[in-house]
Parts: sequence; structure tokens; C-alpha cells
Amino acid sequence: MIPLHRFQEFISLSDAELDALERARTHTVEMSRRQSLRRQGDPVNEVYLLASGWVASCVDTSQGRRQIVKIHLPGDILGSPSIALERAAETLTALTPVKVEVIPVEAFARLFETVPRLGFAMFLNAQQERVMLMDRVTSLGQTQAPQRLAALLLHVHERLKLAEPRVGKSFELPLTQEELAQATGLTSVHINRTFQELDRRGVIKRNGRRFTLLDTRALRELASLPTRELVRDASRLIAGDTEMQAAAE
Amino acid sequence: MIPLHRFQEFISLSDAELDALERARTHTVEMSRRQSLRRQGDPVNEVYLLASGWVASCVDTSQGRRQIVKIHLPGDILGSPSIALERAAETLTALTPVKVEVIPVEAFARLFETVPRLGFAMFLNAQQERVMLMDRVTSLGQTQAPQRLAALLLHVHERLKLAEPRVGKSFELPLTQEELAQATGLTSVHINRTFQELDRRGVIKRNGRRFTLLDTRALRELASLPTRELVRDASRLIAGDTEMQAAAE
DNA sequence: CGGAAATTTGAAATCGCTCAATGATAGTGG
DNA sequence: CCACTATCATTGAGCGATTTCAAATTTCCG
Repeated sequence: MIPLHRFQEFISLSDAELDALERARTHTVEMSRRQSLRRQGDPVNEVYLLASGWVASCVDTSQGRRQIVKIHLPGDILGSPSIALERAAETLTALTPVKVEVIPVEAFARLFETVPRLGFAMFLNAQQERVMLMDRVTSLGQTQAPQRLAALLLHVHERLKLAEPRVGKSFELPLTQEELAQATGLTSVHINRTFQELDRRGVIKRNGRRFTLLDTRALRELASLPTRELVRDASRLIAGDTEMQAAAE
Repeated sequence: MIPLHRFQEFISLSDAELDALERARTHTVEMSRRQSLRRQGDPVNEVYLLASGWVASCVDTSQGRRQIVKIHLPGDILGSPSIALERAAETLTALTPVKVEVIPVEAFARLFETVPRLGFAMFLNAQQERVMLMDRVTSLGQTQAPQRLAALLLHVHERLKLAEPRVGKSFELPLTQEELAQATGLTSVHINRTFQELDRRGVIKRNGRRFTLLDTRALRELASLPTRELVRDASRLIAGDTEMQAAAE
């Protein structure tokens, strides 16, 4: 029921290890679009596991502008960047109706001691998130509107395919143009014009918020970011299955 | 000799735990400015601990543009974002002459099992890096040149003070304006003009590559990013000292 | 069906870029 | 120690991408 695939992208975990994660969760929360799970500046007592729906991590500036730093899909851990902060770094806002599993930070931290391999899996996960952020920084810093939009569409599509391999070239993107603007560092007006340009170039087709990637190759070239290939199996990095007690020492 | 303060920002580690980290390292490498420790696309066999000097993490686009995604100071772990990738995500280039400790990824990964508290410390470290990247994304996406430059100066100054508390309002920034441009997503020409504007406004003073932050408050307000307060002590999150064996179970 | 939210369009203003040239600085070898 | 060279910083002018502001249309939802 709870999507746990994100933890096993690199190393496969035993049922006992996955169980420990499920036991750390205390309850489930449901929210509708636009509601915030937690606001920037709030105390950090929990992290969250996104069970269903989409969530945005947002950073607000003192000028009243908002940056969407990450679009979360089911299976993502939410809120963990703030775990070492006194007050939450990001606001977590639902982009669609969502279901979220709540995990107290203490229980979360304990997993590192009781289930070290899960800890390592979460470490790898965090590093992967860093790479995505690095690519985001590069996209914002070094490329123009069409490139940024291409990169965002490809990125979301890529991640959707990971969770549901049968997703084709077409998918629903439940963000307004205003939200896409907040994610790409552009204005909604310019997002709109850039979509029309991508339409005209024939690389995408739009129908409301449903997008069809007509020419993925061209999009990838346009985005001009390197493609990242995840290690298929990081087991070589860490001792097998559940016998880590033996390996320790 | 090796700066280990970055690992103890949140939880204090025993000598045994810190020792384990030192034992993971195989050798030391020295490089001069402009040399690369590792290129984007290289196989990922090692991570690095920066012993002295400054290093830039760079992401190159297929258009031949380069984004500096992180400016590393002594004590930083270098290259860890790529640990879950087949090929390195970033190029690591020396900004000054540097000394680097080399740690094979296998030895690094093993630390999570043999020294879980150190693993947790590195996890917290990774989350902290994510927050910095999120702020970077926000800076690039939502603010203009003077703000971005202010944010960068404050950020570097802040981190310098962590390592050496006796650093005053003045510090050396060993980056060319071209490199600052690559870090802020601007051009070197515009960096130059923006520095002059900040000079004129009286918030900074420049002398070659030495910068004096004349009005930190104004700079902070200009940067318009939230200030992040680290937890003083994350020990509440994880079992005390070295007796994690007892706590596990 | 009606109203709010979202998308689309137009025109003018602005920020930052490009290109190109000039000055300054630092390192190097004679 | 100086001339030489390369790199870096600075300046000017014109151009282009994106923003801003404002209004018109369309879509969504109750």
C-alpha cells in the first residue's frame, strides 16, 4: 500500500528492514490541493512519506516570491532536508489531493542504528536528490526558458516512468502555469509563450494539462543537461541482506 | 590535521568513530589551481575529503556552459552526490592549491554499517547540503544579480566563520569574476557591474579579491533568503556516544 | 448557468547579455 | 630587475530575453 520503491533503487532490502520503516510511521494524513503539510519556519518534528498525490517543496523569499525547489511524486520522503534545522526550510504544499504517512524524526533517526542498511539506502537517496538539485541549479543558472521547460518536462516524465513503467509519451502534469513558473524561475506569462514555442517546434503537444512528448530526443538535446545513469545495484557497496551484524567488526 | 568538524556539527563523535573515518582514507592528493580532481562522466570509485584549499563542484551543459553548483571549503566531503551514479555528475576543480584525502567508495559505504552514528552524521550532512542547494535554486530562480551576489558573499562568509571563528568582516574570495559568474548564473561583465553597484551602495568594499562586508544586515536583507539555524545538538535524535549496540534492539 | 481561476494576448519597460576594446595585474624567463 | 605575456578586471554600446501591466478569453466547478 505504501510505495517503498524509492528505498530499493540501489540496494534491495529485506522484509524486516522495510517493516522497520513502516513501523516508524504513526499515522496517515489526507489533504486537498493547496493545503500545506507544513510551513517554512515551522518546528521540525516529523518527516513524511508521500503515499499518493503530488506535493511541492517551496522556499519563500522575503520579497514574497516563491520557488518550487522540488516536485514530489508518490514514494518520496518529504521534509527530510530540514531534519538538521531548528525551523523547516521549506513549505510542503499539496499539488493534488494527497495521502501522507507521518514519521516522527526520532523514530526516523533511530532507523540508522537499528537498520543500518536502510540508513545507507536513505543516504544514497539523499545524494540522488542532491544531484537532481544540482541539475536544477544548472538549468536555472545556465539555460533559457525553452531549455528549462524541456528539462522539467523530461525530469517529471522520467520519474513518473520509474514508478509506473507503463506510462507512455503522454502524462498529466497537475501544475498551473503559475506553479510551473515558480518551479522554473520564470513568469507564468513567459511559460505560456514558451509552451507555444515548443508546440510550434513540434516537440510537445498540449491538451489542457496533459502533455505529450512528441520528440524526446529533441527535448533531451534542448534541455542540454547530462543524462544521469543510476547504479543498478549498490550491493557491492554494502554487506548483503540482513547479516550486517556479522559484518560490523 | 584532517579537518573533521563538518561531521560533528550535529552530533559529537567518539575518537573511535572519527578514527574509523581516518582509516577509510587511503592516500593524499595535492593539486594546483585549475586542475581537476575528477571530471563529470568519470567512473565513481572514490569520494574525497578536502583537507585544505577551495574546490568547485561544476556541472557542464551540452552547450558548453558551466555551472558552479557548490564552492567547497576545507572539511567538506567532495564527490558524494555521485555515489549512486554510474558516472560522476560533477567536475571537481581546484580553485586554489589543495590537499585532498582520498576515500574509496567501498570503504566509505562500510562506515554506515560499522559506525552507524557516523553514518547518521553523514546523512545529516547530506540533508544540510540539500538545504544549501535549495537556497541556491531559490536565489537563481527568484532573485536578480545584486541579490544573488549578496547571497553568495554571505554564504561563503558564514561558512568561513564556522571553520575559523576569528574571521572578521573581511575575507579573501579566491574566485575570478568569471567563476563568480558561473556560480551565480550571470556573466562576468554583469558581475563586475553589480560589484560596483554594491560598492556604491556601501554594503561591501573590494580590494582585489578581498571583500569586506560593511553592512551585513543590509546584505542579508538584500539577499532576501531565509536564515537557516542548524540544530545545536541532534543527540536527542540518536543514541548517545558509542553504546549504539545496546540501543539497537 | 454563473463566477472564480487559469490561460492567452499585446505592448512597453527592464535586466542582463554580447561583442569589442581598454586597462590593470601577476607570473615568467631572460 | 625588466620586458613579455597571459589572465583578469573594467568600460561602452547595442541587442535580446524576459518581465510587467493590463485586458480578453477560456476553462473549471459548484
